[in-house]
Parts: sequence; C-alpha cells; structure tokens
Amino acid sequence: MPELPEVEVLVRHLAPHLRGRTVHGVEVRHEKVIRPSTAEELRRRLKGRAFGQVTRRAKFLRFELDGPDAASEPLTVIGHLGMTGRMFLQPTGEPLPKHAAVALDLGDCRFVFEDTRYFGRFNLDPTALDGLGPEPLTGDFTPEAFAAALARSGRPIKVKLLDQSVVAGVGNIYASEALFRAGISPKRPARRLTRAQVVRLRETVREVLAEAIECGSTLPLDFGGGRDGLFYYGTVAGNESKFYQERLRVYDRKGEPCVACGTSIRHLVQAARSTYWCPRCQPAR
DNA sequence: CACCATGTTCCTTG
DNA sequence: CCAAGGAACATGGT
Repeated sequence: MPELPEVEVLVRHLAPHLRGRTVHGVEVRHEKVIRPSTAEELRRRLKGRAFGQVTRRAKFLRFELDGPDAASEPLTVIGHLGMTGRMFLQPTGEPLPKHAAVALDLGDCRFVFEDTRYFGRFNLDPTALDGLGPEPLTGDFTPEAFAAALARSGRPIKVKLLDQSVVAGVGNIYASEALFRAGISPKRPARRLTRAQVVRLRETVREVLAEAIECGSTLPLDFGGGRDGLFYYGTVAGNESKFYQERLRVYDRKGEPCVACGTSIRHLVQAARSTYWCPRCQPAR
C-alpha cells in the first residue's frame, strides 16, 4: 500500500468522510502503533473531539481534531501505514479485522487503522516529521536543493532516493521507476550525477508520483455498496492490484524484457532493498 | 524450512 | 557533528 501516492489517494478519500465527525470512543488493540503515546492519553485527548482537516506530509497522514470548545488547543494525530497499514471506515457492529490496531467510534461507523505487521503509527507525536526533506510535488524540491543534498553523499543514487531527508515520500517502488525513466544507473554514486541528470531525475521523480496519484484517484474504490460497508481502501473491490502492477515498468520485473529496448531487466540488492533496472537504458555512466 | 515483502528507527563504527 | 551499514521490528506469502 504505502508510498507517497497511495497515502495521498487515501487522504483525499478519507478527508470528506471524516470531516466533522465526532470521536465517541477510542479502542486500542495493539499498543505498539500508538507509541510513544499511550492508550490512556489517546482516549483522553481524542474523546469528544471532531475531525477537521486531513492532510499528508511525505508518507505520513495528519488528522487535525477540533476541540470540544473554541478555546481548545489544536490536536493532531499522526498516522503512518508502515508496510502493510490500511485505514478505512466500517459500520459499527461489523467485526474488526484480525490485525486492527486502533478503532475510533464515530457513532454509526468506526474509523479503523489495521496493520498486519504493526510497523505503522497512529499517535500524538509530531516529532516523526522533523527530519523530512522537501515535498516532491508541492514543496521546495528544487534542482538546487536536490543537487546540494546529493553532493554530500557517495552512496548509490537509488539509496539516496529512499533517504526521506533528501526528498520526502519516495519509496522502494518509485525509486526504481524514477531512475529507469531518467536513464540513470541505480548504482551511480549520488555525487557523481551530472547537473543534467539531477534535473532529469527530479522531473521523473515528480512524474512517477504524480501519475500514480492520478491513477489511484481513478480507481473504482468500493464506496458505499461493498460488503464491508461505507469506505474501503486497500483490498478494493475488483482488479486494482493488476491495474497497479501494469503501470510499473521495471519494479518486480526481473528477467522480463525492458519495455524500451527489450534487454532483460536486472535485480540487485542495495541497502537491503530490492532494485530493478535495465542495464542498457541505465548505463553505468 | 528458507527467503522475500510498498518502511522507519536505533545502534555501532569510522 | 555527520555518513554509512546493519539489525530490529512482526506477520504472511511463496
């Protein structure tokens, strides 16, 4: 589920459904995801508040909650999907999924954060956002800023694309995709990219993310009629995973012919993460 | 049983 | 102070 585009699509879908809804109760089923907050604290501070703006920063979700009265301090819940997190609404009374970590009682429905591996977060700790670099689509992700960040490192460019302080929101899938489109080898030391390559890579990073958001926004989300109810994102009805895979040109395509030149797509491991690339379209230099 | 997985944080070493 | 590299987290799929 989660890189920047998936989180963006989720936020856009959740926001209008959460806005204005009051939290009547907080059920914490897996304490790990709310650290360093506590279940007690989450309950005490959320209860009686109503959802306001829902926004995204990098791969994080921010839920603003309006106070019980006008003089209340603003409150923001920070969410992160980790590798396997999902968030959705379901009717009150429906059984929670096996790995539900947090469920908010909104009256006739519940807002559920479910995460199989519990790598995600749902807490009151905004410090997680402190070290993030520029937003690639809406922030100050300029060629100058990008070049300056890359110049400080001799690590492979693929590894630096995953560094959230360089550019915030790129994950393992779109890192390979952006490098393929830019025609840059994933192994190239970051500081060895030419100026033209930095400019081009900045463009392809923005392209792959923007296209993924566009694609996700048009997915037939199960919205209203589905067996699990009001809103569901993640295991969406129909063929979204096929649709999703078909857009990717190199990721998870080891041994398949390159869409541009036919050369067999290669796989390597960098910083313990899989990289996919075309050795002909992305030459060593 | 072995290995792999869309992510981040923490620890150690230089 | 910083960069780099690796383990850890936890569960499920192949």
